[in-house]
Amino acid sequence: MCDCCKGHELPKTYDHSEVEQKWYAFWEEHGYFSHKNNAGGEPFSVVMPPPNVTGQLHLGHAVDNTMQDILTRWHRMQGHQTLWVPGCDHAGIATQAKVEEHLAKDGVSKYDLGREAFVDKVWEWKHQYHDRIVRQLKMLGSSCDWDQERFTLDEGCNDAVNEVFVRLFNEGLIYRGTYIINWCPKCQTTISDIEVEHSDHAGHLWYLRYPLADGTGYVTVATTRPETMLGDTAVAVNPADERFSALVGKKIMLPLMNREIPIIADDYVDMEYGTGAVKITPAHDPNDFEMGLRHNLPQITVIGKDAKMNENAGAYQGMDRDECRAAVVKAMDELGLLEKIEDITHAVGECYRCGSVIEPLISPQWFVKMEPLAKPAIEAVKNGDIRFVPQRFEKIYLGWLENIRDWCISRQLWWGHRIPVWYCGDCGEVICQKEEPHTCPQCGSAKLTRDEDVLDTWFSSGLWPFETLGWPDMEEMAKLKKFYPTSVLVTGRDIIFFWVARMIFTGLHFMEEKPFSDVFIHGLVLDAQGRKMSKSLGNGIDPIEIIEQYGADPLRFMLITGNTPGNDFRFQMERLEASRNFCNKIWNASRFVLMNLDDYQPGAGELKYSLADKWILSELKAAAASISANLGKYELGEAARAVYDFTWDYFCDWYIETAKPRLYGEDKQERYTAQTVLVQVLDNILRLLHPFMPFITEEIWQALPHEGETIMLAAWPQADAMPDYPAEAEIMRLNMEAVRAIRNIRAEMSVQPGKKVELIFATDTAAEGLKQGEMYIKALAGANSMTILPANSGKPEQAAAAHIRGVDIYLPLKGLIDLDKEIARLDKEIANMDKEIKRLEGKLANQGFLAKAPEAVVAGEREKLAGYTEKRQSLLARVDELKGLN
RNA sequence: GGAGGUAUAGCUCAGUUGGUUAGAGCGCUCGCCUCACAUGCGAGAGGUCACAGGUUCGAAUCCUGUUAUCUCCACCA
Repeated sequence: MCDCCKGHELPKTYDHSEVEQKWYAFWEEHGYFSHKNNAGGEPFSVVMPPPNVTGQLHLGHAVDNTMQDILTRWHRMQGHQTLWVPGCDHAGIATQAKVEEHLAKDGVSKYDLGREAFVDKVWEWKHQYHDRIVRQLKMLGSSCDWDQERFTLDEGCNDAVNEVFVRLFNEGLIYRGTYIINWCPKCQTTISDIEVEHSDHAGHLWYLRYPLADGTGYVTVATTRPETMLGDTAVAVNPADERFSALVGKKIMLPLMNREIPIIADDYVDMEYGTGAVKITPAHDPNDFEMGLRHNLPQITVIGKDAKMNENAGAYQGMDRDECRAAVVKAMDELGLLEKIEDITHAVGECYRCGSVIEPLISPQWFVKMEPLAKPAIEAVKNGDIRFVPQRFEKIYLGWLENIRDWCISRQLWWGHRIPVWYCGDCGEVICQKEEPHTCPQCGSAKLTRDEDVLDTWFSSGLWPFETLGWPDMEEMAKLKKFYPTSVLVTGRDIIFFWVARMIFTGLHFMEEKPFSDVFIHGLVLDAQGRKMSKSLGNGIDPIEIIEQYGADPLRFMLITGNTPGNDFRFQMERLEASRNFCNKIWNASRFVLMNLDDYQPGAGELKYSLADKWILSELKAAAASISANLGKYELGEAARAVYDFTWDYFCDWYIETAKPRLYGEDKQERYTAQTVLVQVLDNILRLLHPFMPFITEEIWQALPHEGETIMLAAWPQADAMPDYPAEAEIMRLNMEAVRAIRNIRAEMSVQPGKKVELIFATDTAAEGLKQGEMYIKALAGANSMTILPANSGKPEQAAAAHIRGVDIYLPLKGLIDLDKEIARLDKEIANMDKEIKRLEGKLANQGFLAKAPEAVVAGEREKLAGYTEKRQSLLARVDELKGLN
């Protein structure tokens, strides 16, 4: 090999850890990840779903980032100007909770530190975890543009958040109001509706008797939360319910509290459920809250933010809500007002973070008015401007947005974007602006205090596609213009509501343009038993350990094969091993190629393509076309499988074997041609595989003779530009069939693997083709001679037979043939043919089929029938001959 | 209470607009350390495509229902 080619022999074993580190560093040093490469190319941009900065990468991230990396690398190789923006999310509640937990170990609370010092602590924490996440992303091979890395709480994002908040405020789309919200007593903050998780719990339905104030009887109400009766301000019945029609308008004397409350009528009440009469607690139930507004009922808060009964709870003040429940039931029972207790299961709302039971509370909070924002977000998906892959997720998305309620965005936390609102201590003016005001614009007072709350984390991550591209900084407009809207968003289906929907409506509102064209949704990674991976089950798998043991390439390959977009899939070590074995296969095939290039000089000779060359080049073209087409459809698994099959089955199992006799033969031109095709096909395999397995492909590619610094920027194989030779490929396939048939006979007749045999073919139609393939048939089927006779002329006696398209194959086995065994073998094959022939004859006798099926299909079936019939006759004739000998 | 996913070989899963003798990996059987690879090579066995109807010349594929299983959504106290 010439000096210009850096070719060298590869070590016997592939050391992934050394190779991976080496090439990642190489790529980074040379700036290959930068969006400045391929300048002028069609833009392709992706923003990384920012991992929570307090966490570490789990397999979900690994899938997500592998998919993004595959798409990014694929586009980069196509000459597109790619930008993949990495970043982390500050993850308000999660991070704050972690740091609080950490501090608690030393007996320190956030209040001991104070807001500023506490936030400093969280930043320290953030840096530590951030570095770990970046390291993990790099280990995975992520080719993101690290110079563009962002953090949802960095200055730029803060600027974007303030800009958005102020604009929405001025547009009347953000408002502050006192409504019933979801309160987490443990996290001590509000959470939004989607952060409440509902799960079924065994509970009770208590039937409580509420005496009428006039002493004429009582109304029985059923409740799952007796403790809230202390805050009841009405009993409601359905207006159509005749059982209660006489009672509407009367008063109840609320037991334990001795307050009079009205009996009201409201359509909301379900006559079928419970007793048909419902106690109404506007301050502690969202439905009751609504009803309270409709009927002007007082709101009596009896449970505080600590989930304990407050001063309005009378004798129960200070009790925990559960404790109070027991006490109330007991007291009612003692008063003879407990009618019965029913066991039920019902959904209980819990905090997604800590699992505490959510307490609905009335509290002043900030909200985003959703209806005007949701409308265009719905429209953009309905009209196909934004496309979900797989499409079924569109329904989920639309269903949510169509029933959306206003979004509570204020959080009683310290870690996050502080709400840009100040209150005037003198005149009460509410000042919302990006810069801190010094005096009240209304009264000039300097007594201004800033709102204590921070924003929901998703408020900032919802701006991710444009804030990371520089918005609203005017100096970044060129980049924004080039890469917005981004090309595709890759994410798990679990955050369609939390994140995807919000990016869409903020993008449409502020950029007046969708944030991305495609939303590529993937499923969850489950454990080998099909369970969700979770901390509590302890069944989580650390991708880093996998990478250390097997390498990033096998992990990546395993994560995207063997499943369909959007479906969950199981993590199985067997599949990981299969991927690892594939790496090994490529490694060794490459070693084989390289160790046969000692005298090879690219372009230095005349090519003389043989059958096998033309066949593999034709198959390469087909594989390249299939891989590109599948990548274009986000069928990553199918694309990867196509590379795998082509590489293993066609290239390794067949082509390399056909190359051997030519590499080791006398003919210099044949050797040179085989070398050229081996190198060429391997080079294409590496490029086709590179998006999936970036490391091993770079390692091998660097050892091959070619131009270019890195496979990352090598041209993606374009099927359109590749040659194919359908006729020769077909002849090669016939030869391959012959080889398989002979190998089958050898195995079934227990011919020693090393033993060379003589072959006799009888054919009129395929003689030329077999002659062309003689070298391969001999080498691959273990033959030392091949005789081609006219059809029906052979009939050697001591021989095993087979038949393939127009060819009788005989394998003379003097003394080795057990006639009965051979007849039985042939009979089995004949029976097989009989079955198929019968099926096809039936089909072709069907007038409907002949009349309505496309001609090509009918012709195809006829051809098949002819083939089977011919084979059957040939084998039958052979059986007759053998029987005659018997 | 709604909505959706899944059901194909012993296991885990592919099968892209209806037409292939229904495929892969692992496992299993038989034979091989054949000078790239035993993380391998060659040859096999193994499936009434959950069940019942329907549409069609033709269904694993489309429609309806049933069953099983997973998931999401939901203000029935």
